[in-house]
Amino acid sequence: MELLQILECSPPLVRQPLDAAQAAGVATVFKALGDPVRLRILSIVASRAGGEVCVCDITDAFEVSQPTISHHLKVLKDVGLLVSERRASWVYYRLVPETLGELSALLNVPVTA
Amino acid sequence: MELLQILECSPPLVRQPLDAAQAAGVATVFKALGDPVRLRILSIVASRAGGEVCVCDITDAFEVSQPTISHHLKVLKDVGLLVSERRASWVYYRLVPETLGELSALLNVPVTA
DNA sequence: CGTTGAAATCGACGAAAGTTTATATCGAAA
DNA sequence: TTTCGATATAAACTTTCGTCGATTTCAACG
Repeated sequence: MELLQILECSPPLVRQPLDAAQAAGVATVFKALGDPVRLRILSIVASRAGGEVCVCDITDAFEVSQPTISHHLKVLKDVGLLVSERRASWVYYRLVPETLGELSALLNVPVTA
Repeated sequence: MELLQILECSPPLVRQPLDAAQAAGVATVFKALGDPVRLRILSIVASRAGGEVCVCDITDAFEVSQPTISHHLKVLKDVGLLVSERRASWVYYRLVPETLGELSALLNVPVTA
């Protein structure tokens, strides 16, 4: 199942109710955002100027173990929020802005008319 | 801790990394969105024309038990996404658009410059 | 009053999630 | 090929979460 496609097909919450299938897909993505460590990782990657962050830099920014960081990165990658690329011994992660944008659109509330 | 205030003080993810306290607060709200039943409940309330939905109508829309729906409503209420009001024997829930809007802003990605 | 219906709370149980330690993989370098 | 540093995977443990049945609260009504 392609989560980004599910997001693209899901109308804003204020427009019409989600069906069960849409809700299941969208919930998977929000669940990935429902952890403080993952949120911080995502914000580090998303706000990085160059667009790329080395795993080693992320690991250094937290007090949890390296496997824990690796696990959280996998979760964020599995839901389509991040992608990774290996170069030499290092792995770099960068944001998938489309996924984040779809999420934002899903939650968007029109200005009070 | 007032979650809406935390949301108001948290910059968009693409702007700057969240600190630990902000991440903890924001994660609580996203965690509430990370369940299919809660997402559907929220979308039902958010998209309702009159702005209000009776608990009885929500319960009828799902196949889970009444206590389960009540539990999910409490979660959504605790994070500031919904508010409730009792009238006679019935309880009505409605959306807090500010909270949803802050979440949307948090995830917003500027158009690719 | 006592009853009835709607909604919330409680207690318990199984499943899922976050973390750690230990181990494996992978690429570079000696 | 052996070693070393970086990252991922595996196994195990603990806590959290979603769900249910049973009970309670609350308001309206006989």
